Parts: sequence; structure tokens; C-alpha cells
Amino acid sequence: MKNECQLCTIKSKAALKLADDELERLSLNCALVKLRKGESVVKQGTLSTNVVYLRKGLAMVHMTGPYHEQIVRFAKAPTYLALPTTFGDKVNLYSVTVIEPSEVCFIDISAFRFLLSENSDFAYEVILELCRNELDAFNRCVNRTQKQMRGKIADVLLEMSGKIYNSDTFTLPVNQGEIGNLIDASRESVSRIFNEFEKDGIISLSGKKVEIKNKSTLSLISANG
Amino acid sequence: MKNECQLCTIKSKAALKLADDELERLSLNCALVKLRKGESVVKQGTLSTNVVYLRKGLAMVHMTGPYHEQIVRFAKAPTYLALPTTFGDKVNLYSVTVIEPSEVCFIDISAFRFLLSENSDFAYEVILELCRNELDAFNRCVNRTQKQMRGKIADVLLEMSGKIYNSDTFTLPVNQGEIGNLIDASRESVSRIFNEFEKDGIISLSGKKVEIKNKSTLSLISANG
DNA sequence: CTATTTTTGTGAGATATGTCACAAAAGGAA
DNA sequence: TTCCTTTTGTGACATATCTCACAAAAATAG
Repeated sequence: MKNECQLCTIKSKAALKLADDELERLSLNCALVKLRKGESVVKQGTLSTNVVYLRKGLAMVHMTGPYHEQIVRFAKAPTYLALPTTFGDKVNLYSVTVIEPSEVCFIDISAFRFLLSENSDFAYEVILELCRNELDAFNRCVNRTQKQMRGKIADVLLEMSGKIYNSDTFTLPVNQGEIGNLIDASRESVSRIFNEFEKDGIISLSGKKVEIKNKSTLSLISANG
Repeated sequence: MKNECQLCTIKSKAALKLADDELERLSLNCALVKLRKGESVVKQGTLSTNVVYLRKGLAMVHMTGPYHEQIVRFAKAPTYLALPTTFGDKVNLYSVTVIEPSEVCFIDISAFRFLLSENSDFAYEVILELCRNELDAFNRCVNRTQKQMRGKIADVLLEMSGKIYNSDTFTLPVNQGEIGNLIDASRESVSRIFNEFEKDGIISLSGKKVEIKNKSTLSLISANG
């Protein structure tokens, strides 16, 4: 008997609602894969054959826009990835790439659908996750269109520090060009503003290591800039 | 016996999956309201007490950003509105306002949740709708950040003509200032580009009436601009 | 129909941010 | 270390779009 999922200590909120026999079914239809930085999890344009659960690590969601590939958001474990693209369409409408060493579970779609139909608490948790994602998407989008660069960069730094690393000191998982891509700014502008923030004593930088030294000013910039 | 929902000819895809007794339950927990242009359906910051189904008409989703209120998207009937804000949180995180005469069903949340738990096909359709919405949100966002104004205005015109009115001739449901708000441009810029398009023979304008005269050029502008 | 409000049109000037070009620095490989 | 690649820093200049100001037109109310 396969019982990896039963023993898994990093279950999703949804999976916590599953009974033992349902977890066993999940186990039988689930493959755990370890990935290194830069490895692809979901590729836009290919057929989606699995639900993807990011068990450990950090990934980025990105898609090809009218002009160029764009990073849409970061996704920190534990979380499902690309649920919409898995259910909504046969073809993946965006890509997901791991940006730190990560562990991913590939779950067979029909097994997942079976669990959705069998266990309504499980389905409800999935619905809640989708709802959260849509709200996040709206907020990100409004911020991205309304704020100026300083504000958007402050946002990114606060997200790293708060939601992703829970620390005032962290190492950026991507380079400045990619941050620019995420917030729709040029690499040069990102560089200029990082240095400006350092000159103003808001952060200190050394390579990709960032220390946030004045979070309240950064929050002000995020709110007003 | 109340049987409005059973007799309703504009059921949602999800509601089509409901059995007769479930539809009756829906009927007993559903209030149909007619609204005129400008009337509010969901208000950001208030408690969400109902699932909202836009049965007929057209609405806009909008939320307060860091600087100003912003229109996020249009929503054409038939569709659920604000599902994420209804389930994800007690408080509405965005607003919905009707921009054409419309009919809205307010459905009691606990009745809706009961149907979700009873009928997994119903729940699955709701999941699909949420998935579609998230994908739309991603695409909108990427377009909005990458394209220049001409491209974004072409997008809006094509959406009106294609998805919303299914016709090359239609009356804009909002004014130029609101279109600017939607695509993050100033009213003046929208006006200038509308006139530019008219001068180039791409559209013809008379008040809020628009006729798309050269859809292929418009599509080109949408794709490249 | 007239008066008032809302919406649209258009010029001139201001500005945030992009692009280009190249140098410096940091990181990896051998 | 030394070499090579990737990443970052910075100036000069270009430009899309905003803001302000006001006029014209259209819509709505009385």
C-alpha cells in the first residue's frame, strides 16, 4: 500500500479534508518531483495533464503577453499551481517555473476531479483557493497600473520580506531585470531605484542580499508612490 | 410552491446541473431585482451576504486602488458576480455597478453553499467559472501593462463589439473618462485616439454610438500596439 | 425651447520612464 | 588565479502620455 500522502506533513488545506481512503487514492495518483532553480513545472501551450501542488519552495507564474514574456506573480509553497489553466482549458495558458529548489506533486487530473466530486469539503477548499487567487490578481493588477515605479518596487520588497521570506533580510530569488519584468519597468530603472532606496537608508544591498532597514518608510512609499 | 428558478430560462451553466428539488430550494432563497444604470449591486467594504447572479444586462466591476477608483472589467449577463469576494472574505473587496438596465438574482449564501455540497456537478461548474475568471484576469493584466494606449483602446472596442454586443455597431455603455479609467489612460488621450481612429476610417463615431468599419486594422492595432 | 450639466475636443508644456551605450562589478568555470 | 558570462550602474537623450486650460458640443432638466 502506497501511503505517501497520508503521511505527508505539508498537506494543502483542501487535502486536510480528505479521508484516509481518499488520501490513499491521492497517493496512487500523485508523483513527487524535486526541482532545481530554473526548471519548468508548467509550460504555456502544452497540454495540461496534471494538477500541480507546490509542496516546498518558490515558483513564478509567467505568460507570453503581446510583446514579451511577463512574470505575473510569485507562488510560495504550499499552494496549488495553475489550477485555472488545468481545469479551464486543455492547453496551459501560462507557465510556471521554479525559482528556488522545490518539491512538486503532479496529481492526475481525473483522480483530482474524482476527489472533487466525492468530497464536497475538499471541493469547497479548492473554491476558496480560487477565490483568493482571483482577488489577489485584481489587487495586483490595480496596483500595477496605478502606482509609479517607486511604489511598485516597494511592494515587491515588502512582499518578499513579508509574505515570502518572513524576514527583513533575504536574498532576491530573481535578478533586477526580472523584477522589472514583473512590475513592468526597465532593468535600468529598477537598478536606479534600488540605489536610490539604499542612498536614502531604506534598504541595504549587497549583491542579491537585501536588508530592509526602514520598513515604515517603505510602506509609505508603497502606499503613496 | 415557489418555482421561479425552475421556470427560469436564463439559468447559469451551474444551475443547469441542479435537480428539481434543488432548484426549488434555490427559488426559496433567491430574490430577483431589476436595476437601472448606475445602481450598485455589490459595494466594496460592506458585508457580503449574497451570491449575485447577473441574469440580464451589463455591469462593471470596480475597486478602489492606491490612488483612485478603477474599473477592473465589464461583466455581461448571464454570469455570477463577485463570487470570490463573497466566498473569500466576509467583506466585499470590490464593487459591482450596473451600467445598463439589468436583472440580478440575490441568492442566500448558505443556500448556495448547501447546493455546492449537495451537488458536485454544480460545484464543478462553479469551479470552472472561477478558473475562467482568473485566466481572464491574468490576460487583462498582462495586456494592460504591456500595450500602449492605441492597443488597449482597440481591445476595448473589440471586446464591446465581440463579447458584449455581438455587433459592429453599438452604443458605448460608459463615457470616455471611464474607458480611460479602465485602461489606465487619461480622458483626453482616449478622446484623441478615438478621433484618430475615426480619421483613419477605422471606426465612425456619433455621440456614444460606435461603428467598427475596419475590424482587421483594429485587430492589428490590438495585436501590435 | 432654454438653461444647466455633463461630456468631448484640442493645444501647449511638463515629466516619468524607456532606450541606447558602455563601464564596472560579481559570479562561475577551468 | 584567470577567463568568461551574467548582472548591475549610470549618463544622455527620446518619447508616450499626463496635466492644465479652455472651448465646443451633447445630453438632461425645468
